[in-house]
Amino acid sequence: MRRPTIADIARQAGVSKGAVSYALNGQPGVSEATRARILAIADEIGWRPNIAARALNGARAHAVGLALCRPARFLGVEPFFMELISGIEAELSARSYALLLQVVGDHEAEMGVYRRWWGEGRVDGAILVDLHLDDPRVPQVEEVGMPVVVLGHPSAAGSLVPVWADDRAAVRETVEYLVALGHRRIARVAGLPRLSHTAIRDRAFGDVCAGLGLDACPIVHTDYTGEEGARATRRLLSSPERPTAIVFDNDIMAVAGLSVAQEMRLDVPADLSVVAWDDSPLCQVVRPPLTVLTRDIPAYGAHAAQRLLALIDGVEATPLEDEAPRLTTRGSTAPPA
Amino acid sequence: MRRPTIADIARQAGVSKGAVSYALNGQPGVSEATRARILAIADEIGWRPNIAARALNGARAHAVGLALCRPARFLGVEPFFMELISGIEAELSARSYALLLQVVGDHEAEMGVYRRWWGEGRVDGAILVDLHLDDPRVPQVEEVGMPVVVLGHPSAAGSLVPVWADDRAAVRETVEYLVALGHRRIARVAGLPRLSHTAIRDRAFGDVCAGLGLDACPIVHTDYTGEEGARATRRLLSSPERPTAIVFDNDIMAVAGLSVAQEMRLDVPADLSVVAWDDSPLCQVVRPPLTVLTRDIPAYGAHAAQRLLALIDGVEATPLEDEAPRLTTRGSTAPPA
DNA sequence: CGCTATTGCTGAACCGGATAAGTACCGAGA
DNA sequence: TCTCGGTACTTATCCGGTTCAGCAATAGCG
Repeated sequence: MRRPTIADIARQAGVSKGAVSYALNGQPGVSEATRARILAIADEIGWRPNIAARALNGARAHAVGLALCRPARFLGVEPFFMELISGIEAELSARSYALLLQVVGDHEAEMGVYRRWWGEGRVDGAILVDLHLDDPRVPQVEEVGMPVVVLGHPSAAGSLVPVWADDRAAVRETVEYLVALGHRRIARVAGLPRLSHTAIRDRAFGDVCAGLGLDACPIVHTDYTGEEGARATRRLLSSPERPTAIVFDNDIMAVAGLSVAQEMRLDVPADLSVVAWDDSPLCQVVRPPLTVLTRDIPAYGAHAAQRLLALIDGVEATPLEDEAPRLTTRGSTAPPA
Repeated sequence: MRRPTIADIARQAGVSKGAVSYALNGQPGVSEATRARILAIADEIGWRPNIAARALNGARAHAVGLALCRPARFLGVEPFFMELISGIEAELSARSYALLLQVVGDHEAEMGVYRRWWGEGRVDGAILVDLHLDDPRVPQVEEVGMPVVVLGHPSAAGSLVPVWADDRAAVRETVEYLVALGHRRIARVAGLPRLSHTAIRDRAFGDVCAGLGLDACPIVHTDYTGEEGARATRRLLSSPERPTAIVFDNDIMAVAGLSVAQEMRLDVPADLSVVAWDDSPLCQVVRPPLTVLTRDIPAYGAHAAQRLLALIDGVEATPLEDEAPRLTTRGSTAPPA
């Protein structure tokens, strides 16, 4: 049982292939009566356009690519990517665009995937995530000439269209809130130092702490895993100038940090306040529930997808500054004892 | 700057399109000298085969589809899908297959996506997940005639190729272990009752408990969220015949249950033992770390992808029983006080 | 009534590769 | 010397759509 083609429809309707094509695409050139007849036949025999044939005529591939450059074991750690993907998806599927996904080992492999996808006509564009400092991918995709939206700050996006959130503002809100509660020794357990958003948050953290005249505001870098989050927390809490509040760069490290504090017989929030970057169900089920920096991640993904589709349509896509993360206070923050 | 085609190569090499095609595909019909010259030119101008043109000649689409039918808010909850996808990916990318992903709202939409993908020649096959009892998708994809591998028990897979794990054995191992520790009142906080694997685990749980002559072994169904896990735990722990051990169907509910127990001033594991289905970093960062049923989820996905590729290649793909989940004991299980 | 527009359709070329069929050439064997 | 067989190509066709040029029939208009 071969797939029906427009030739089959043409034969049944007693018209030419051209007429069928016009009818199916809502183009002028056929009478309403003929159009209706053709549509009825197409529907009856279950015709679907063959995208390969369409793509051959220079039409779009109707797919966009996303290559994730993270080891498999880190991918499951944060809900971030699944939420991001579901947001991207929502926007794409509304326009019948598909999402091509590939998990790669390093940036070189990632560029190889983009080049292949683009060269083979598989995708119309791509979304770049996890921007690094001086990211080699930026000039490389610029050279490839593929429409690309970057999730990250404009300063690192080169000529590509950036979609970002004001992490500086979020850091400021958090630190000012903790200071208002009475904290003077605040620490930050950050993610990978080579990621551009880590650098931005680090810098903002230092600036805000200095601006408020705080004493020592240490930053410890990790790989986002619970183990490293726990180790960093243990180190901070063992130091002579023990911080009274710690801001973690993700949820899993915050939970790990919480466990470490409790192990060390420190009460959260009396002895230690804990803030996590990015809310997740996890933050709400632990005791005490965590004060978090909330972002609407699916919306973030949707905005990126929307910008990318505009770019593909040839519309001049403008950079988009998304909403800054908002501080949602729960039981893990309080004035220091 | 147009994408180079074989016509460009032919012109530069001074041969016909046909000769170029033979050379690039390793077919006989060109001299080694000419082949080398053609390959050099192709490489130099950065030629890539246009998949659309290839697909038009009846070749494969070199992509497989995965439609996830879960609300966006549940997708991020469990690391399961990201791990599964990375496993599928590993197998696919080794064969240069792409993964088409779409998040859908319900089974009807999911079938629509499969029909469209298949009808448009976008994919060569698909993987079906989250099998329901009497799943309507099974007969429907059978009718579509697309190669499909099902992640789930053969009893629910119809004529489709199943890849599954022996959940019954895992349930038995868990319950027998808890009984060996001295537990007599064991409860199960299960997931969605309409999922086929939930039914299988429920049944196994009931059978094993009955076989060991245990008293009351209640099962509470939830939607996998932390909130419902917490509520279920609260209900179980408030009952007169309070269980001394609870087996949760995922990690987030187990953590929520742990918090509830601690809120109710019950010591884990002295007053309550907790077991989670599926390990994740989360299970290791909470205090006490959770005893879990571990599966190699990436491997599970890889096996499914491998079976699907075989099916696409026209090889008779056989059902695959993957390794049963193994019990990994940590601090959350102990003899009842 | 004759002229031009418009409508509604046909036929053919085209996109970029794969491939079957055809051809020119060369060397070997009868 | 003629034929046979293989090599190394070329030419033409096909896949399933889109699109353009062309054409007949009809409508509009002075």
